[in-house]
Amino acid sequence: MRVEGRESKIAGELLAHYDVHARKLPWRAPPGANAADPYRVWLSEVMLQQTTVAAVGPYYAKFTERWPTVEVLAAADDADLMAAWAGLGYYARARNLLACARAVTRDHGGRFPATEEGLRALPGVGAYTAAAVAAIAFGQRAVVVDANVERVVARLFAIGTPLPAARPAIRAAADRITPDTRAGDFAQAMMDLGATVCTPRNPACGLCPLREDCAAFATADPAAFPVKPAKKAKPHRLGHGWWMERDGHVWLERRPERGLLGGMRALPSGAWSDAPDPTPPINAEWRTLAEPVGHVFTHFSLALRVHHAHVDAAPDGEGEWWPIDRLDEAGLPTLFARAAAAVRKERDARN
DNA sequence: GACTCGTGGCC
DNA sequence: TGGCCAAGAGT
Repeated sequence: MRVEGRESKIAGELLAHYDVHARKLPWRAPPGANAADPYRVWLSEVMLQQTTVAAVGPYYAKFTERWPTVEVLAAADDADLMAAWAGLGYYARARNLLACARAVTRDHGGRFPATEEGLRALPGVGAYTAAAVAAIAFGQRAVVVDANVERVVARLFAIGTPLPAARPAIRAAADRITPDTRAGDFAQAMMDLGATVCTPRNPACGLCPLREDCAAFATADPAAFPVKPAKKAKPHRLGHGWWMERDGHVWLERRPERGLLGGMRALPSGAWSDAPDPTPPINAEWRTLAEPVGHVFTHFSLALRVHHAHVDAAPDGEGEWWPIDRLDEAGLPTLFARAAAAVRKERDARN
C-alpha cells in the first residue's frame, strides 16, 4: 500500500526524468502512442529474463517478424521455435513460451489475461513477468521487482540485510514508491535507472534524479547496497562430443526435454562425467581435436573433447542426418555450434 | 530456501 | 584472466 510523505515524491521525480531520458527500445511504445501490444510486451519480457537488452534485440526482431501474433506463435512447429531461440540461452523459456502461447490461444481466445493473477498462471510467467505485463501492457498498478529494482530500492532505503533475506523488505519498499498511475512507465523508469545510472558497480550518482532521496548516496559507499551472499565455486566437468559425418551430413540428436539444453539439437555427447575412457557411439576411425572446446554454464564449466569420424551407418538411437552446409539452420546451442565450427576448421585445414 | 538453468560483455 | 552480472522461473 502506497503511503504519502518523502516516498511519494520519488515516483514523480523519476517519471519526469523518464519522460526526457527513456531508452528507445523496440518493444517499447513511443511516447504518445497507443498502449503497447501485450503479445510484444510479454515476448520481450520473457526474452529479457536474465538476458541483456543487446542480446535480445536480434531475437526480438526475428520472432516478431516470423510470429507476429500470439496465435501465429501458438501454431509454430516446436523444433522451429527451439532452433530460432538457439544461442539466447535458458531454453526452458522457449519451451514455456510455446506452452504459454498455446494456453493463451486455446484458453483465453488469443488475448492475454489483463490481471497479474491471470498472467501469473501462465507457463513461464512468474511474479516479475506477471507484474511487468500487467503494468506495461494493461496499465495496472503492479509492483514490478527485478534485479534493477532490487538494487535501486535497496540503495534508496539503504537496506543492509543481505539478499535473499532482504527481498520482503525490498518488495514492501517498492510497493510504497509505486504510483497509482503510470505504474508501467514507473517500472520501466526504475529499470532504465538501474541499467544506466544506478549500476551494480560505479553507479553514476551525479546523474541520478533521486540522489537527494537516496539513503545510500548519503553513505560513503552507495555501491555496497544491496548486500549479496558469497557465491560457490564452479566445478569443472569433462565431456566427449561425437561428430559423425556421412555424405556431407552430420548426425544430430535432440536432447531430452528436461534438463540442460533441453529440447535442443546437439551432437551426441553422453554424460559429462569425467569418464577418462569414453565409449564411441559407433565403431569408426576416430580422430580427436587437439584442443577441447571450453564452455562456461551457470553452475559449472565444461571442457568438451571433440571426436570426429566418417561413418557408413547411423548410430543407435534417434537422430537425424543434417546437411553440413546448412548447419547454421539446425539451431545448435552455443556449445555445440562451437564444437561443430572447430571440427569444420580442422577439416578445412586438412584440405 | 537452495538448486538448476545459457550466454556474452565488462572490467 | 576470471568473476560478476543481466527486465527470473521452475522444482
